[in-house]
Amino acid sequence: MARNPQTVRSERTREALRRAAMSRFGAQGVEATSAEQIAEDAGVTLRTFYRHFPSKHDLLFADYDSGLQWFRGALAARPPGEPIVESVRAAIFAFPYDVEALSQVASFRAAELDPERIVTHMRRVEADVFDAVVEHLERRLEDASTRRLDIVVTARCVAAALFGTMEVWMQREERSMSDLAELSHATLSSLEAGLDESGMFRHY
Amino acid sequence: MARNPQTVRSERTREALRRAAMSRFGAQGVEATSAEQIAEDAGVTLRTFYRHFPSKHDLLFADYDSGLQWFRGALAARPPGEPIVESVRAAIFAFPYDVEALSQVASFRAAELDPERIVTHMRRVEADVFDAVVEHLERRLEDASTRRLDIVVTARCVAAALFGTMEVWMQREERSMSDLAELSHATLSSLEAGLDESGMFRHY
DNA sequence: CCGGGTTTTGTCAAAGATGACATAACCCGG
DNA sequence: CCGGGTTATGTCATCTTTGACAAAACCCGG
Repeated sequence: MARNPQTVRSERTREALRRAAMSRFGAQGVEATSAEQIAEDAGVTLRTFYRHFPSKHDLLFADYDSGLQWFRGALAARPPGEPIVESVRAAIFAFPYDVEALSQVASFRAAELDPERIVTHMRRVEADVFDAVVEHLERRLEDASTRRLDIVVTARCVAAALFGTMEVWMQREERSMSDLAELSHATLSSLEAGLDESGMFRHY
Repeated sequence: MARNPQTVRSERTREALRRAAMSRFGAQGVEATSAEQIAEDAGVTLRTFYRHFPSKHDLLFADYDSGLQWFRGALAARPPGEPIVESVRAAIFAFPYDVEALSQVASFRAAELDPERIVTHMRRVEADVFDAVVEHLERRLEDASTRRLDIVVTARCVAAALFGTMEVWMQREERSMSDLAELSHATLSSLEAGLDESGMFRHY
């Protein structure tokens, strides 16, 4: 009845697929690479490819997901009783952005992916972020069950502030990390003031 | 150089496809109906089907899109100078919810669609909503270009409040429209108070 | 080392979705 | 009513995804 050993073998083929994909993507481009080629390079069947990745394009978003894990961890590490906006701010600012910036998949995304695919995924990430915040608040608050609405709306507003800021920053000509940090800081401060005064969301 | 006459013919096949699809969906279920069957019933090729609908499942979300159009119109009809939250509240509360509730596609969605598909689409709708609010604010405000960040974050928070409320409401056992209205009203009021005091978003 | 239960892959078949190019249907001024 | 430009479809070929079921690889107690 052994559960979820995630037998090394699986992780190996997974990695093989990743490597094969990146190699092909770099050599001939994403769209010009077929899922079958990737599978063959990795020495497995096409069907196995789809067992490891829901779609060919998902190979280009794995880093977002790991970033999300990171965020959850950073949030959980914040001291109890800290205002939620402050926790989020701290978690976000400690994030190792450089990793993302240097990521090879990032360039593939920007270069070839249909923009719609990217924004769709961004929306999913944003949803995951506010889900993480919701979980965090539910874990921290005593009366969480009776304040579900407050919690959900607050979490969504936090994510809205972060991703809205990012959206605006992305549309700029010049995009420096320090600018993004500054904008985020300002937006979060405004949000904090708003939450304090809204009545509904006080006392976090 | 006639542009986009949307020649009646196109609208006819589109309608034929819609009818054929609904008929099949009702008779044998959504997943058990192939795109080819729909196309044949409508007397067109499979390829033509995909020219009218990006995917088979998109047939089940057309009503959301029309609701969005309605929202845009309702927003645009609000008097100039009205605070944004008030405009949104009025637009939302004037919405003819019954139409949606009685929609045939709504039952198909609930009955057969993979939940993930639904939430993904919900996210898109939410994004469209705050895009609508952004456009509205940009049209109404004099200094819109210099306040892009305020506008985007505000719009996202508005959408966050509405959809967050809906999320919580959906998870309830008993779901009455009057409850939803009451919750939405309360949430929007809190948001309004928050926006007023946030400093960044004052004076809308 | 064996045998059974679990996990991972392979096989087969079919549906979903798209790009490229050819045709047919339509629309309009002349 | 004609001819050319535009729009909507049809054809063909290929790729992407997924369900169902079989075979192989692995893991563990005995």
